[in-house]
Amino acid sequence: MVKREVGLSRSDWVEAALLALEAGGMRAVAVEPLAKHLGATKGSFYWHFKDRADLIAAVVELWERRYVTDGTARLAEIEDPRVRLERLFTVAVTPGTGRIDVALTEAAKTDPGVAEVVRRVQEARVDFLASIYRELGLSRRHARQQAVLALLAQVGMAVVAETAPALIPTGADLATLRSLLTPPG
Amino acid sequence: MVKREVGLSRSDWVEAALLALEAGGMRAVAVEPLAKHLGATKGSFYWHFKDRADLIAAVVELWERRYVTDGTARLAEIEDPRVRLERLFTVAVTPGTGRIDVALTEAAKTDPGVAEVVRRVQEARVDFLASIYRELGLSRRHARQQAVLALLAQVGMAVVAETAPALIPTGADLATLRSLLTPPG
DNA sequence: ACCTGAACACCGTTCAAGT
DNA sequence: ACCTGAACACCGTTCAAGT
Repeated sequence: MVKREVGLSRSDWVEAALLALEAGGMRAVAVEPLAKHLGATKGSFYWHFKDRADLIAAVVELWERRYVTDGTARLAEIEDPRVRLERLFTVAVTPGTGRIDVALTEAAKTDPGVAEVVRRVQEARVDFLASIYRELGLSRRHARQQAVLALLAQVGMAVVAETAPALIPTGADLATLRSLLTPPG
Repeated sequence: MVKREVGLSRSDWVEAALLALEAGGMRAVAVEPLAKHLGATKGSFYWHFKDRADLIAAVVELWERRYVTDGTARLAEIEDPRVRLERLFTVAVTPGTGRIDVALTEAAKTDPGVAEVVRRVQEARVDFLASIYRELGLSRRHARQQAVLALLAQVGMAVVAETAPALIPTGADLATLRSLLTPPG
């Protein structure tokens, strides 16, 4: 329970919800526990938000802005497409990277708003990957196919890292996996 | 609400729960709605099961036996490893195939019992894939790496099919994806 | 042995009443 | 404008009481 002098803003609730999402998944984004944590009542929550889905929509929006858009912008600054691709793999296999992704994918099944954001992010990732493969000399069509495969592997990696981490390749094996997803040249 | 003459067995509850899981994900495996559907009370449920986690463990076990073990056995009967691999892809891109997989992966995060089954199934799938790649002439090490990539793509496919189905390749594009995961020869 | 019905805890949601 | 407190619904869980 956090002490404070003045009232809570909508943003305070959303930040707390993002922390809860990272730590405990979607089910941790719960009104009563958050209220307790913030030292407020549930009634206060319903002044700032229409309902729990409203909070979830806000937290997903924050996640997209803070983690996806900004993260992609930082990657885009890397000149060499081969280095950019390598960095993407490094990020993808970093433990915990996909935790929010998986939580949101789970929530997307029952929340159309979340589904929309997840879909948009996944398509943006494919576009980003395809542009790298284009720079590496692949045809438009082949670049897109390679990009889809890489996205599928990336999503799979996020999921498998949570359930069977032993399967995620490391060291030399990871290098080989990377080479399977990197065109020769 | 289903009418019946005699009492319900544990198995009746588990079968109903599997249907609910397929239709509505993990959150549909709920005691009160299932009781209502079966025309019983929640108290009756707690005669057959220790708690909801007990039901979930049982439904996961049934899923593993009915869908995974038996499905793999049927695939294993196919002589030509190339055809066997192709059949795996066909199954993987069939809409709905991964719905239970994703639901269980989601549940695995909070239920160690489910996590154990999911881990076991994923490792078995890698072994199965690796044996196919071995038959196709790859080295033990390379076969395993190719198998891991194929599993990641398969898991990714199940997830993406639920959130961004437009990204899942079809027709000629699917054939190309397949070829990316199939060694030449 | 198998089930009912009532009770309680927890969380989402509403709302009249307070400042 | 912003919040409290009490109320209700829904689902998980327990348990004394019924057959």
